[in-house]
Amino acid sequence: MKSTAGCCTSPPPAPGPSGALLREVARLYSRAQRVVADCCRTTSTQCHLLTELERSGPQPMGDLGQRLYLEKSWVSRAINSLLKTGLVEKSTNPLDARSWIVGLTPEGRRTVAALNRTLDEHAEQLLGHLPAAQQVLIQQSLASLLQALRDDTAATCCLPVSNVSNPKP
Amino acid sequence: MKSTAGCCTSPPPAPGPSGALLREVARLYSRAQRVVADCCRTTSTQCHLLTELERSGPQPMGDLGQRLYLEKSWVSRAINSLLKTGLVEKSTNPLDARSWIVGLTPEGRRTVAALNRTLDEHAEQLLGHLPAAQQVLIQQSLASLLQALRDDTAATCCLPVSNVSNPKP
DNA sequence: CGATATAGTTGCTATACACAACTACTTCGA
DNA sequence: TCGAAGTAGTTGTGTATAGCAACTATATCG
Repeated sequence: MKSTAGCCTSPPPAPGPSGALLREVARLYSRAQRVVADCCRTTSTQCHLLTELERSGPQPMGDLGQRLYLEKSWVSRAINSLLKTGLVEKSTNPLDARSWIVGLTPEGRRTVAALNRTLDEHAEQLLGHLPAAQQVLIQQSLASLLQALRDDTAATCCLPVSNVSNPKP
Repeated sequence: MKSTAGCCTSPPPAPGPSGALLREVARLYSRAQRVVADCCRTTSTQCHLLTELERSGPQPMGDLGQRLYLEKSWVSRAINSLLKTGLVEKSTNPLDARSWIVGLTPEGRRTVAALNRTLDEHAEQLLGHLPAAQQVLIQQSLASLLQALRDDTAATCCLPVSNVSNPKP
């Protein structure tokens, strides 16, 4: 009954079916991610927004939300806080006065670069000690998982209502 | 510039290095999980607590926190809300009057069973259409990832302070 | 021109955590 | 055995992550 040395609690035996497995991986990684993002002075959603901006360039906020499956209000707020820290900038959209075009500032680009480095270092630290072959397998598995999740997200209506595309009849 | 049909935004090209990949997988899966847990009337942390309780049996709250790498205050609150919904019960610990032993109620056990079913169904839906061989690979990859994450969590001090074991000098 | 759709903002709500301070026990050492 | 120090859980507070609803201002369509 001694929990003193923090060890009475060996982690639970690895969960069985993929459902539980995936869940645990996602939870632990999300936590780790917070720490990683932290050292670049951002939070993890901000980090997503930034990397997405770098990947697909300046764009209206709505597009950003759709790409990341985030609700517009959340995007609006998150972008505003990035604005305050000077990592992104809003410019008016000449094609639509209602919308903003959001883009990275130079500072933002530097941050993304640092972020990517940190992220990859972390992945390296996480997986580096595994045999290379296994790393490749993991990478491939993650890629197909990601694809599956995107399809699923699109299909299973677990996205914010405002992101659901209204197929024109 | 038409975002009308919700499709101007094809998802971004799959991210490159594992860092970004993992991040995206974790994010999307966490979201999906909320929806899944939702249909069993629990939230996803509650769901973790419940399944952990089933896996390792009745135990003091502190142990639970250590197994799941959660801070005690959060465990306390989460358990209390499960208490209110009648899925767990607290009994006094005869060995230590300060602590509670938390265990599942019969209702709780039923819920865990339903939860596991739902979770596995979701995994099935997510991955079912992939070739069996690939599913096995994914499962294996996730398992080693999980192991790596646990080691990392333990090593990199990204756990709540109260969970850090104090090695006796 | 007016009805309706859309982009973004703001307000509210809930979850998921963490840390700090506090209470009530436990344990350990003089 | 008494007091100091440690520990389990609780409560208070704060932050990030999100979603929905309602609102504003513009856009578009008939």
